[in-house]
Amino acid sequence: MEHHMARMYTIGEASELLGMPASTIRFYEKNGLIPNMQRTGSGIRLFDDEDLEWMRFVEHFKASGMPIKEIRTFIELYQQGDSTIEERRRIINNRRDAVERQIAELELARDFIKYKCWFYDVAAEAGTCDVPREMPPEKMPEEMRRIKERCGISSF
Amino acid sequence: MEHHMARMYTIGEASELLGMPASTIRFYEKNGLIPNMQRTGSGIRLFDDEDLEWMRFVEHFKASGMPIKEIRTFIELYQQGDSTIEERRRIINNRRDAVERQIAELELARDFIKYKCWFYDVAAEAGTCDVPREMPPEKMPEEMRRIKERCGISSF
DNA sequence: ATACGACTTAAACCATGGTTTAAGTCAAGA
DNA sequence: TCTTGACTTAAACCATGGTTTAAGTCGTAT
Repeated sequence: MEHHMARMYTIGEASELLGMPASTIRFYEKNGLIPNMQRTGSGIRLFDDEDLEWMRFVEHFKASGMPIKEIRTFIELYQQGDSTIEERRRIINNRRDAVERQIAELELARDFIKYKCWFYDVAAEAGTCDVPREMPPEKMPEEMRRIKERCGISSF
Repeated sequence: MEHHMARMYTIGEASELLGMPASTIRFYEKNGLIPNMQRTGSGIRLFDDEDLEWMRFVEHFKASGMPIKEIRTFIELYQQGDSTIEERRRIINNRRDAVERQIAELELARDFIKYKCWFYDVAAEAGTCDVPREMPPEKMPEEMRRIKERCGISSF
């Protein structure tokens, strides 16, 4: 059975593996997003596989729109152990709600944009915006009628 | 038949009607998001209903994550008339793709967060994170197993 | 007449999330 | 030994999207 030596990585290697500039990694560490970072005697950061896993984990939080301060708070609570479970749970539940609001808002915006896509497809075909602009609802595709109604799209 | 006088609004009234600080409205105008703004002789902005409609329209673009510069570009093209239809169509199609990527990314993040919600529900119940952390996949809810697999969630 | 509140401007300020720069240290190879 | 490249730091810089401030102008009500 092969024994994987616990390799350590410099910031350049970590940057490569994570697909993220080294400056960003330094910025994250400075802001408390990478706890317990090891260093060589001369001060060079050493990342192990666990650090890389940790950073991928942080990336998930970032993808959810969580601000850096809140991620740091969460990490600090995590380091304090099981006594902070309830507080971490609140943070995560709030984040879930925030993400769901964001998604709902983006879905509305997507519909608006889809209407505009249709509008410009028709306009490009006709050579003028007057054609889609003045099209009576009953000649529009069902979906566009629905969106126009819901988003209160005016004549622009 | 009642004849609606074409009322004009001050920035304070527009702010109230749009639910947006007056400073933001000034900022938008300065950045070319509100074309052809009327003024009184003494320089006070006058908004008509069409301006308000226009601003609601701009809000839809903003909700889609479109940067202010790109909205301004779009508006400038709009003002040039039908000769810019193709260019506007490209902008809108790019925006649709961008919004769809954003939604997909957020949906992934939402799944990660949902997993964490479940994790902390179990941890809170048990009083320790060890319970969800060491739970074998076959004891997890089907959805959580799937998410953990897909998001490559480690032991944190 | 004058005080008040709402408006005007340019410019400074702020928060977020990084990126870039300048100056220096270190280890390894020629 | 000397050069080279990768690393270090603090601090400055940048972009985005506004908000706040300071100083001043209007129109109206008392």
